[in-house]
Amino acid sequence: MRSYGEYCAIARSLDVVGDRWTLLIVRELALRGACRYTDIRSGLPGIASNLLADRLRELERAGVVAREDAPPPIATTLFSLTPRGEQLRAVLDDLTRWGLPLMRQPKDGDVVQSRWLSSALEMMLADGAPGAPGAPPVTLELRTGDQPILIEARDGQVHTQLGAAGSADATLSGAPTPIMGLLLGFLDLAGAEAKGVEFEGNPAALDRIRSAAAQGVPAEMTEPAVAGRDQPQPGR
Amino acid sequence: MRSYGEYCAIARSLDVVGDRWTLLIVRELALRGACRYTDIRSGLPGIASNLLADRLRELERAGVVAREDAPPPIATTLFSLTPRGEQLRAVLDDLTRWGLPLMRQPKDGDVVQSRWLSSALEMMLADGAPGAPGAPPVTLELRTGDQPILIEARDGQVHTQLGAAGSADATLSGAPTPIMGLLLGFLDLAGAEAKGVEFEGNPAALDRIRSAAAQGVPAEMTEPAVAGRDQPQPGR
DNA sequence: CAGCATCCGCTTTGATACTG
DNA sequence: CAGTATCAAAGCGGATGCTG
Repeated sequence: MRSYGEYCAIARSLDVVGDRWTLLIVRELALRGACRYTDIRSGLPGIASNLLADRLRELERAGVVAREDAPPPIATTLFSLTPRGEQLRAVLDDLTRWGLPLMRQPKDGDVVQSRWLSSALEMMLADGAPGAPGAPPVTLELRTGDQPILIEARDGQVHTQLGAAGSADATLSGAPTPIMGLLLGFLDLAGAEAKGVEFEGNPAALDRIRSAAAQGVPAEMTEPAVAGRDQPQPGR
Repeated sequence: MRSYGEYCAIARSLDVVGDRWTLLIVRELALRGACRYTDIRSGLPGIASNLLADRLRELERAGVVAREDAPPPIATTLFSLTPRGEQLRAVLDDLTRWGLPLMRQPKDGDVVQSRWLSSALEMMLADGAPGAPGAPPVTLELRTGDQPILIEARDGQVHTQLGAAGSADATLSGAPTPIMGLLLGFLDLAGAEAKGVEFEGNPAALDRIRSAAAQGVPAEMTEPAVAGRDQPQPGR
């Protein structure tokens, strides 16, 4: 990217990470940890291969990304975030929070990867208190996206991870938008079911998780701010 | 900008504010409050006029920027951030923090506007405790950039604003880089003076401000992380 | 003057194919 | 697997002109 040519902290940050795709590359490394070129690429549908190579070089030069050859048995290169790159998590977290309301409406053709959803949910739920401190742990499994997501409330904390539970207390299956709408507080269970979501298991488990989520999303985000916000829009 | 086509909070945020210039337009509105097209433009040296018009329209459509005709005596349009736009301050603040270490080296040809420096200093200094709670107020004036900056430590808080003091306890004049280096902790007074900074007034006043700054900038930022970091680099 | 719109040359991106 | 090579299309920067 061409420099903005300003002696300003924001402009200089954007000189480094303001290019198209750059912050999403950092997102992939932040979500996956050290990984291969091909792994990063699979998390960025649509990126041109040469562009990914360019960006990785630029990020390496800027001290954001480190490249190392994996130890002998493996013949591949591993990319990871440097400490300086890790500090960008704060920016990614703010963008996640700001972008949550934008997840209300489905956009036709959008790719869904469960790790993106899991990460956003982790951020929303981390601060919420899911019921009384001594309450028994509950698990909620989401079947949407490319792999299942497991949400667990335990010891006054809620955490989210990829992968199926042996047996969850409750399960939600269906399209990503109504499931996220249900967890983000934009929809109630009846509304989600009307949009094709199937719920099985203990309703109390869902309520525990939803009550934690209610604290993570500001009230203003649950109300429409722009006319026509919930109308589906064509992708691309 | 072309959509990333991902159902991900970060990607959807970047679909709105990830275009070139967009976050800097938000920065200008955040720093200035409601202002005219021409004012925004003067804070974005190098932007093409049609591009600014395009971006403002897109931001308006996205609910980030509001446009209104000023009341009768004035014949102009005022642009401002909506509440949704104000929520981007968190992102701008994190980018400021992340970009502070990038302000160590001067870049030839960079434009300097004092409001950018003032905003970055405000952020760094806001959390620092400048001396004992009951200590008398001190003021430090910076003469650099396009207008003077006044830093005031009072009642255990430090605040920064544009404009000259009637009489400051101390004054720093010179190039922006060594002055910022001095306040950010990359340089001591002797080092700054070696780079042409002139200091007048009470050294204790400078120390009060610097001690507050020391708490705002992580220690790792004051050490070089990349070889050759302090070498000046050509602009553009 | 404020707030754009148009035109044009250049750079960046996207899509696809190919290589060590 | 980790890139390069190629080329058309889109986006950008700079200049200029237009309208109230």
